[in-house]
Amino acid sequence: MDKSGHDKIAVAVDFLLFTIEDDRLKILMVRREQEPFQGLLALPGVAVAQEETLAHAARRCLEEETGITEPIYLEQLYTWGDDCRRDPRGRVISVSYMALIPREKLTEKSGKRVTEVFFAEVDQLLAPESQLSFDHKEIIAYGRERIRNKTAYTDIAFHILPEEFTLPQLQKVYEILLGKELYKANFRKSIQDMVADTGKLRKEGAHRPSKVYVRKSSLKKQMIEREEIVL
Amino acid sequence: MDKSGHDKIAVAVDFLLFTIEDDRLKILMVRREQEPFQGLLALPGVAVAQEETLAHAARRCLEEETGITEPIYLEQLYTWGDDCRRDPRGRVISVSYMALIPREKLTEKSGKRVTEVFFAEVDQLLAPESQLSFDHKEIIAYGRERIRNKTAYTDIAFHILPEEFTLPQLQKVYEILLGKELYKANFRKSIQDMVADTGKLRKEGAHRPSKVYVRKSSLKKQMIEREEIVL
DNA sequence: GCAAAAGTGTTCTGGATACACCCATGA
DNA sequence: TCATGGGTGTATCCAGAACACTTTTGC
Repeated sequence: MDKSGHDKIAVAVDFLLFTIEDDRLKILMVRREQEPFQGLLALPGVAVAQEETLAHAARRCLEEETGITEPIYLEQLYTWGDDCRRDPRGRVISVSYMALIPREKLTEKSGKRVTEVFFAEVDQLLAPESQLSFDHKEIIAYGRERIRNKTAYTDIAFHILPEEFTLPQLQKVYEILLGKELYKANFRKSIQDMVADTGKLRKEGAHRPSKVYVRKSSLKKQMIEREEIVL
Repeated sequence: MDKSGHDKIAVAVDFLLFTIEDDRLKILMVRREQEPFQGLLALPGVAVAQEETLAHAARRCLEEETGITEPIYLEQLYTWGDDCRRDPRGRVISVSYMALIPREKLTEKSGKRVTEVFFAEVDQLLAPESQLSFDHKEIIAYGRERIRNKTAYTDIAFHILPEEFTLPQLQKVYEILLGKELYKANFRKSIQDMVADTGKLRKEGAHRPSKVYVRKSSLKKQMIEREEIVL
């Protein structure tokens, strides 16, 4: 203990960056280059610096790994510190943050990092036979659960799509996030207040073209969880 | 930074112990004896020790302040660390935990603590003119919001009542937690699957006695938030 | 014309809301 | 017998589920 009466503990931020690719829910992972868990997959993370807010640490982690600097939807998930042995090097508690981005936002990696970083399929990571570092499997499962819950109440699904999208696209996103199929007519009624027709059309194959929509900004759905848009 | 590559930061747990007394939502508060914020009200809290889980620190805080040792419903709320200046003595991040207990559980304070600790009315604490320590006002507001949300989805309201209760009592609890009045007939329908009639009656005044109920254990409502029952 | 997927209107239904009423007690 | 609060049934309304159908394209 120091004079302030506190033990000092290492604080880390783990980042869950979700996206959809090939109609699958994916999450950004890194391959660990050092012990412990060398060679295994892990969530990207950084140590929180002395003079840095938690959200800023999360933001910095995102930039280091992906080069993304623009504003992004960011939400604190949970703080994990129950297993004092999670990091053999010493006591670490980790605050997990979650974000959703459209796959296109991450093209060429302009991150400073040399480490291997890529999107991995969430279902595969959560399979019983997969082995991840630390308690990251549990954290990912918790993040996916949060997404499922919030997709039903809020508009988080839109964060995973580009500005313009079609309703079949939007429905697919909802289905992937919720993990179940939806009825087209009912789905459209449920989201009709959240979208605005742009008048454009988009041709996709040997069938009727779909209308192109944008998200209406006038949503007042109240969030259950605290959330932050880091600018 | 030490050799593990982490800055060390002081980690604290703040405890939000809610109860209902005199038909008001109250929360356990302490009066600070030292700077900063000497003399002002604050949430009870402890520093997290090196070899201690977060939930254990919360549990220890509860015991030190109230003497309560039995299992209790405990839920992690949020981790606050955005304002690096919240504690002038240095960087502190605080993990907040929330619990609900029946007022009767806390009779004579058998806690080790000499400090003044008591239940304060939440509405008063949140009033614009009230001044609290650190960012505790925001934390309390967040905790109350969480209670409001979870009361609608889950069975947390029951944690605030003793084993046996009447339906008018239960309804009052819901009304206080939700912050609005409910229609008797509809309320009863909404909770009928969660309670079981004991056959007992309870006389309360110059009117028909009310039936005494207990909570049915067979609830399978899924929780949205992570929660823990600490044993 | 036909397959394929986009797009839309109508019915059904279960849960929440609103309303109306009866019951048991003390004074 | 009356005031008070406990207790219960029925009608109404609305959102979501289910169903049925039309439209537009490429081949």
